[in-house]
Amino acid sequence: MKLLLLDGNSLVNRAFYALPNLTDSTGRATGGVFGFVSMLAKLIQEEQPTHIACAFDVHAPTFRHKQYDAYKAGRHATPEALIAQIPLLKEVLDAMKVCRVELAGYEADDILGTLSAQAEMPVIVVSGDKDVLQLVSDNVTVYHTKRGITEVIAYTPEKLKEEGLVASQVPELKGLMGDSSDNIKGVAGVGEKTARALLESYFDLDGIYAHLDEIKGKLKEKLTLGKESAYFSRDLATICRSVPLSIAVADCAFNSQLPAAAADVFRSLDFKNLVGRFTYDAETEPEEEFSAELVDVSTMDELRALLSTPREDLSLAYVSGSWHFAFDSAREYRIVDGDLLSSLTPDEVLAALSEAVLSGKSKVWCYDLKSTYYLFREHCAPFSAEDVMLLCYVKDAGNVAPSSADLAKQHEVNVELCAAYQLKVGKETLAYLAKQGCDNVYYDIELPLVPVLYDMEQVGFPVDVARLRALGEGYAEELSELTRRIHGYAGNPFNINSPKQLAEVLFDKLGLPTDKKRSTNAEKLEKLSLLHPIVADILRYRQIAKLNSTYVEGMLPLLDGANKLHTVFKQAVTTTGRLSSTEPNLQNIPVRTEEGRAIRSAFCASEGNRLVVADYSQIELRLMAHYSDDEGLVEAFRNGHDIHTATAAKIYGVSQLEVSADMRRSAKAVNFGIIYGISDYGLSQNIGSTVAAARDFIERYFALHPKVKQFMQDIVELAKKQGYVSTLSGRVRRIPELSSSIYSVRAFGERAAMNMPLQGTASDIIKLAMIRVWNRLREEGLGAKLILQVHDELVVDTPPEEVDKVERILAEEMAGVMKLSVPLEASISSGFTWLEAK
DNA sequence: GGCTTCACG
DNA sequence: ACGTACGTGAAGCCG
Repeated sequence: MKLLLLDGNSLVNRAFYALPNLTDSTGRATGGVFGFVSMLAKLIQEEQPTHIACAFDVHAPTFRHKQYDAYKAGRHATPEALIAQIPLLKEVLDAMKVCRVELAGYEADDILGTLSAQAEMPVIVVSGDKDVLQLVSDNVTVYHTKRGITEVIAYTPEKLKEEGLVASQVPELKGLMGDSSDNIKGVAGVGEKTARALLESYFDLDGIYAHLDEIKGKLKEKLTLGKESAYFSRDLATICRSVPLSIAVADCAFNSQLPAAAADVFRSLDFKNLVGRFTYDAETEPEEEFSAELVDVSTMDELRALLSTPREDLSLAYVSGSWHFAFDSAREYRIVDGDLLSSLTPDEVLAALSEAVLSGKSKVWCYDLKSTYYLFREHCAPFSAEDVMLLCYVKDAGNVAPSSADLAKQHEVNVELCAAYQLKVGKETLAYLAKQGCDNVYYDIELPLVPVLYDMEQVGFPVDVARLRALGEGYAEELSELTRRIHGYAGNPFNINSPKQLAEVLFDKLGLPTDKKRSTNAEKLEKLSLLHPIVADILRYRQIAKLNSTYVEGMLPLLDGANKLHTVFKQAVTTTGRLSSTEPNLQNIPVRTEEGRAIRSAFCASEGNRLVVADYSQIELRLMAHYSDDEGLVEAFRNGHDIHTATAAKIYGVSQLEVSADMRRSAKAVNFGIIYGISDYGLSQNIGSTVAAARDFIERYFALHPKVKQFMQDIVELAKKQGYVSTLSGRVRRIPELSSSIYSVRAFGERAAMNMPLQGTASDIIKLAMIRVWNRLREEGLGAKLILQVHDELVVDTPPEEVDKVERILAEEMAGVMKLSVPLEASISSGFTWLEAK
């Protein structure tokens, strides 16, 4: 027999601060509950209690002394994300059939004190609060949670003795030293050291005040003055051990076989790992594991027979050299590659599979359809299929596995069953999206984009290799000269590419000023450039080294036989809906500096062609105008004004003609800030002003654009209410950070909430435009090929005679994608190289 | 593999 | 008093 007593409020509080960012898939904060239940799982396993009770505070100030209000006021406000977890925890405890005890007017401590006094069996009290140490006795051990929550220190009378106390002295100690976190005053001027010394000599308050004449000087004065407070504080810290409870220890009996419903509650909170740490009533399954029959296919006849039978669904996956397929989630077929017993050759398998896929008899399911096109490359052209990766991405952009094998691993499903599993997940997710009303993002945007991206990747971006090599040779020469000079200044050779070695040279050897972080980034180096000639050379070295390593040396090995680069567009990576580009990244080719732009002269149209480049002008600010309906912003766009100049004119109260370059630059920074979810600090960093000046600037902007301010407040409020934000086409991004108790994390969530509708809608728009442009180019039988997207820009490799037509198509389709309250405009240009066409 | 730096929208 | 602009990928260093 053993009784486990838990202080619900104290423990959930500890757990919450140990895991402040944990949420379930709906964005609900769950760290407090998770920490609590993991700790409980450990205790149940290690201590095997026969009885458990968990006590909660129910404050009722009228029951207490009138100073209670003051006492309560001194506590820190409890974060909402924590408060919301208390009812959640109670739900979990009920599901586990753990006895909950609460009584108005009494704290959890008092309830634990009463039950531990009544118990006629060994008792363990668990709390994060040191007050309960007064309950320690031969029968009662107190577990005090250490950092985190699952680790505890066990206090027995002996352990307490080591700390120089007996249990009854715990409230006496508090009476003397007070407790600022509980707003208990104690005796003014008496701290822990003095208090312990006094208790050592006189045992308790009565003893101290009976021998006050033995105490001299200042301390005697303090004790005399603080006598009333000392006794009051002691009483406040003394746990009541005779609460009139309606239940007895016997009512707290605990069955370690949990009801099966508890597992469902754990799953509903995404506590997957906790499910397996308990045992459940025999009649129900502990965990609904995914399982399916696995069948190896080893002859072509077998394979053909399977594939020729009419089926509704055909789920396909390729895992480490083997093809897997399934017609339903109960059975998985595997074609083992390189199996000596198998007579199958990869080409025959691909031919059979591609025939089945192209027949159109079954709905085909893939995970990453574009990659599947590559697997079939020579065997079949892009085909229609569902893409489970994209379904997952539309459901939750933050949580997408890179492959069906990873999808299976993530859910602790045998990788050999991934085709059957991806079919199950695909069907469920599609149903979920339909129910949520965002299946259009999948059907109208992401899925039709797949063949477009595949085609763009395959066509590739032509490169003038001679030009690129020539640039590289120039860089190499300049780098060796810069290296020679920099080493000369330093007095010895060192690795300039090593920030650590560079910091040693700059700050130790040459004694240049720096701060604790010793950062050597360009922004910091700029500030040092007047102090030593080495700095300018380092800045130049960095710039040229970057151009050379990333854009010359990095690109050359990726060129194909026709001197083209084939990027890979990642469609399920970003949280906002943007694409990303890898191997190589063609979305960050230099443009901002003169030197960098030179790289663009090596990115050219194919032989005889022109590059036609179209980019959306100020698409995100236009979306802000649309979302907020702010008159000033809407008017500026409708009248075709330069938005940064218009903003500057307003903020500075001058006409647009009087706006200087500096004024425009500041206004531009503010406009960017608006898109990013502005902060005074961020703006000050960007324009190099004080935080106060930036704040002033923002205030002036908001005074002129009150509806923009309103929109930003509204979107954050809505996001907090829903746990997510969405774009105009319904794409969703969950932002669990919004319910974080940590200011900086929450503030980040708020900025992300302000940015996502703008950046996300802009990416929806250009994706729709890509689909339309790509289709138009085909329908009109043009030789022009879409080859690149850079977030708000499209690049088309175009035969010279088609340039006019392609320009018209781009302008029409890009502007016509969506009807907003302001026009969507794309500016178009063309040239032989990407540099000329900008 | 994490960190720093720097290229883009 | 907090510690920040939003979204990415690649190269290089270092433990």
